[in-house]
Amino acid sequence: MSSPSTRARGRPARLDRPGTVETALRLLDESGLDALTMRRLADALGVQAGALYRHFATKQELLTAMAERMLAGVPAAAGDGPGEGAARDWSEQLADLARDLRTALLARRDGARVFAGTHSTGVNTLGFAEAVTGVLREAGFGDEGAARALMTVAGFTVGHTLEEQAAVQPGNEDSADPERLRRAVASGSFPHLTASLPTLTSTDFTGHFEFGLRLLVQGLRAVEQEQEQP
Amino acid sequence: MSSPSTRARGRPARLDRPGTVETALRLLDESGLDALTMRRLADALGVQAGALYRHFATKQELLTAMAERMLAGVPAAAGDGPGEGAARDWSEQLADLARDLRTALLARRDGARVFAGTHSTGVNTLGFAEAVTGVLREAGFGDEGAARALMTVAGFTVGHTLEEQAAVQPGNEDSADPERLRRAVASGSFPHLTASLPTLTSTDFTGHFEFGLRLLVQGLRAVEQEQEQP
DNA sequence: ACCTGAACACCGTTCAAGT
DNA sequence: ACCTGAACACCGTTCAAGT
Repeated sequence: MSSPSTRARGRPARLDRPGTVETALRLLDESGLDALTMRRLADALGVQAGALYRHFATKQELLTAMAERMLAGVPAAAGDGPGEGAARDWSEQLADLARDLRTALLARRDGARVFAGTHSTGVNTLGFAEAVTGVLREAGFGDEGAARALMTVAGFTVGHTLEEQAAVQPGNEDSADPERLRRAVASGSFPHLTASLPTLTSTDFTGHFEFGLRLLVQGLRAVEQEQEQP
Repeated sequence: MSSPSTRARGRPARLDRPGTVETALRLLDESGLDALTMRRLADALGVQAGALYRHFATKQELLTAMAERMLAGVPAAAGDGPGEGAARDWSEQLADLARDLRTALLARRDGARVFAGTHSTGVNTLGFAEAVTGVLREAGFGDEGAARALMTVAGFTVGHTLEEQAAVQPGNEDSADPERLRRAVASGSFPHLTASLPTLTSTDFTGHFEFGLRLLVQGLRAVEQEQEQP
């Protein structure tokens, strides 16, 4: 019973999952998602590309682990309780959770694209979902309403951040390009779009996000009574 | 002045943009986005891959043209007026526009993924945006509120349909996989998620979509007075 | 047990040359 | 003017062989 640890006697492994994910996230920040290839990651780790497949079955599995890692600390920040004052309103807690998710995705280059392309079932991701449904169920929403509200809020937040990062990054093959939009709107007959164009091309993404968030929270307030459990 | 048309005397071109986009959309339906390569598309058109670059500068430009084509008819369907009865409420018109967008994206395999990865400024896409902002501005919303509501509704609809198509397609490398989610939730301590799990793993996507849409519409109704122009 | 070396079956894109 | 042929510089993934 000399506790032979999880690694048998022999050369220590040069690769492990946490270290590989950390290096992958660093490469993501440096060069973006399109430049994150298994070969380049292997290079950065001083290893051959094939060696990565001993730790991740596919590139998709690596991306899922990266998405999960990006959410570290998000659920904890929201569960920090009411502090010294009174317990916060459910709508403020919900809005803060959405803000924390957006912040976590914005913290890494192409963070929303990585997250949107995966479906992590790790503790960070499930912890976030647990926190959101918890706030809503404890506020009186039913199981179904809480689940659907989670999906709506998460979908909105990821969708918004996807657009935000696409617009902000200058070299992202896509590029929202406000100039092209302006020319296209001017070249056709779109009176309503013309009037709203300054807002549509504005870079006040926090303002846009808060507007959508308020819509969702106010919408939830409006259906609160129907959702309440007697 | 014998109107020499846009094509000079010579062999007729074998490729043109509309035909190429149509074939690309057929391939998309048959094999999905991951299998839609420039080489396979060229094969289907009986041409070498390099020939495609005389009509589309990049694959991204082709995908943008495909996204634009997918929205054909969507703005027209919404602008069909009140018919014989009274004019419909702005909220019903807005909800119908969002439903039409979802339907158009669902009509093609990976439609939401194609649409989310592009930023078309063609008449179909701008026509849809014009219809949404038009409904809102004529209902009394300001230019800024109408623009932000458009972004929120479009972002929600695309985000929802992205998840819906990822869950529905069985061979899509990603796969939402309800079984894996069930196991992960059961293996940790997530009481609220456990309660909401039946809804989270349900395939009533229309129900989920209508819930989110109602939230947004009710939210807009709640902020209607602040947004109204005096 | 873990990694190397090398291959397999592809990609998007470019460009001289043909017609 | 439009397309072919062929190349360039890559991909993700697999797997026998080494240590």
